[in-house]
Amino acid sequence: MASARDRVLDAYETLLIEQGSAGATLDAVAAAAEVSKGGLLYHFSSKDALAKGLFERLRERSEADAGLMRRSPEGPVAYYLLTSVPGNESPIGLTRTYLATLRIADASPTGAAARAALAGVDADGLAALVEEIPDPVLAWLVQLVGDGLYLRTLTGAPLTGGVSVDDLLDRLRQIIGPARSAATG
Amino acid sequence: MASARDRVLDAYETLLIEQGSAGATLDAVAAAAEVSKGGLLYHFSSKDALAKGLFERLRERSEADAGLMRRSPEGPVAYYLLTSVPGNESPIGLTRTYLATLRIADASPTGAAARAALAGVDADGLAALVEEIPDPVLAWLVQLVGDGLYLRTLTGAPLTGGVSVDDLLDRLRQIIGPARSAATG
DNA sequence: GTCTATATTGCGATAGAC
DNA sequence: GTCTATCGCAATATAGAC
Repeated sequence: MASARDRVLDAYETLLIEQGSAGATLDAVAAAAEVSKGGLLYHFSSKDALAKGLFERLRERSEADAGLMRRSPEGPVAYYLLTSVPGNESPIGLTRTYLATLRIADASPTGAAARAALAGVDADGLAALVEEIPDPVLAWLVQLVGDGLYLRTLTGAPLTGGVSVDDLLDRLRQIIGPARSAATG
Repeated sequence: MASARDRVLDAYETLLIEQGSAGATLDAVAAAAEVSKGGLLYHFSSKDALAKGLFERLRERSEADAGLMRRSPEGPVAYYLLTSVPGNESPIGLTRTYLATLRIADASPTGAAARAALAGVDADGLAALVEEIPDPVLAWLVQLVGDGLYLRTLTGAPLTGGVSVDDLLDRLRQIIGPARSAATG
């Protein structure tokens, strides 16, 4: 069994994703992690400390995921887009941690820390994409497409009307291909 | 001054966007709308009814915004992308209503209604984009780029490293241009 | 149509046993 | 390191005056 600390963060993520900030109470997190509220508060001394634990995990996973992108046999672009598709998450759980953090990215001081951590994920991802697509406009375009797919994990909107993610990936490859050669050679 | 009902929905949106579902309490909404809690509960008999009022407004604004897209002199694509940029919102407030609804799109029954309303916005937007870009893959790609920009309104991540939205729009026009002619003949 | 007052529940956090 | 018990406060919602 995972450490109590990790189980607490897992439960916190799940509740944030499934029920939003209103549902992620200390009671609910403790119950889902199968520890008592006192046990939870031993590891994270306040709700704010719990949120900061989530941001730290997000930074760690972002760094690790950027490494996976770079070492991925299909390349950073395909890795980024495929792991952005609802249901096709990053193997180390970055997607879940990202979506959970999004839920508490509000205008409060803690929310500002959340947004800073999310901005770090964006920067890590773009840096890895730029290694495959030197053209900064195209790299950003690819990232935005992936982020649009991310958003659909939240809205649950169907992947639209007869067009598959593979079609999308093929088209993006056509767009990137010539531009890449132009930029690199 | 706007009607009490509209002021309540405006306040609810603002609180959801700025403080998330935990901050959008009936007390806080009533205070921000400058009505008493009793006055609020006259117009919306419960918190759930308030949420449903938001979803109804989202559907209305989505329909109206799709009309603006179609009549926009610069075309649906430019309209969609420009109003997706953080700070450059839809003139009828669709962006705000969309982001507020996103905050309560959780796994609850109410959240399911939220996601259904959001999926409707996606469908309306795509339908308007397809009128300018008949190729469904390209139309979806443009929408996803816009959605990625939307997401940045939530994360507050900087519009990245030296690349402007105008650069992005120009590049998208290059990509769409030939494909559009090819598709339309 | 809008208000005050209040019942009731659930929250975050503390104290202290084991 | 994990638990139970409890305090103080804020939440939703109701009742009823104006």
